[in-house]
Amino acid sequence: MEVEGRECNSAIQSEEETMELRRGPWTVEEDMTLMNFIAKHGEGRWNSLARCAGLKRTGKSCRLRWLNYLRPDVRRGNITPEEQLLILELHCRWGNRWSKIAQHLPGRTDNEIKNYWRTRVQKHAKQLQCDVNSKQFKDTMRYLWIPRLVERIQATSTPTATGSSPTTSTTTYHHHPNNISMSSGQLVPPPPPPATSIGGDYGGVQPENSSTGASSDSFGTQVSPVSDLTDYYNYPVNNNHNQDYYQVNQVSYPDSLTSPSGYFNHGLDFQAMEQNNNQWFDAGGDTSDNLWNVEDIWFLQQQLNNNI
DNA sequence: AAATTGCTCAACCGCACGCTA
DNA sequence: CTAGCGTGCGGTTGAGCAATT
Repeated sequence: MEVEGRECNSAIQSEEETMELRRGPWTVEEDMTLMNFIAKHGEGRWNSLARCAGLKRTGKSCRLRWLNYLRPDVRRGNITPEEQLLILELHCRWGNRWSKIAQHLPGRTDNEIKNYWRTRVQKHAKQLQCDVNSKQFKDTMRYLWIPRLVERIQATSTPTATGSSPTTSTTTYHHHPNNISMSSGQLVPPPPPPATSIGGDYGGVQPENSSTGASSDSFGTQVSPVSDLTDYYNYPVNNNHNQDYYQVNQVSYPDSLTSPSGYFNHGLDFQAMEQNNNQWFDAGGDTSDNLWNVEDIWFLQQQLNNNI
């Protein structure tokens, strides 16, 4: 990537070197400045980019803002069951390699995945009274949550939706401030922010499927409640069921892995957990309209097996 | 209605690595 | 060889909001 006019003149540089750097939330003006500059000159060389754009920010901060928020292909909205499945599976393989995991979730940032993991998955590990990196928890994911996710995905997939793939599915990209029109190379500022947006800035992105009861933040980032991990506590703890499931669906996991039998003998009260997490159980029928079909899942599985 | 608690996520920080002069 | 710089990554923090008391 090339940044035109990479270096500013020395007068401007020396002036900006004395400027105090801004920190904290980005303003609309800063976002527009950064987006317009990148639209004209491209991204990269973030330190000089920050200087030349006149931003009182570090290059790091500019890069982060662009990659995690302003980039046009940043995907916002539901963490779909498919994405949750991918996150679980890839984390089983790679651990906290968030950027590597994010590479397999188009439009998702490592930061978003990391936050998802910390806020959702780790919380349930805590509820299970085990470490998130423990074999117990990992096996619970493999044998309970992942199968359940796949089952849900299959149950909600539409038979007519053939031929799509994770990268070509009818994924919806929720709008955010960078979803702007370009005319003659100039970026047009986004619509005025809703009054309820965070910090007085913009960001009040409305989820497209807000009628599903999914929880969402003011930026529109959501986790499909029906497919969140807590839901799996509702799943009958039945080893045979899970084993049968794997046989039927030919999902292969190492034979050496033990069954989940005995994993729930630590005083875990599923009913209590349901009550504690009924924000997810209450959401009944959300089956995001962008689910992959069964073939997609198999394509996904094969991709994982082939590429990893 | 007010106070408290918990949750989410954007942003920051420190470190490591690669490249170049 | 090495110092300096740019970049990327994973961990952490704290503001804002929602839910609960």
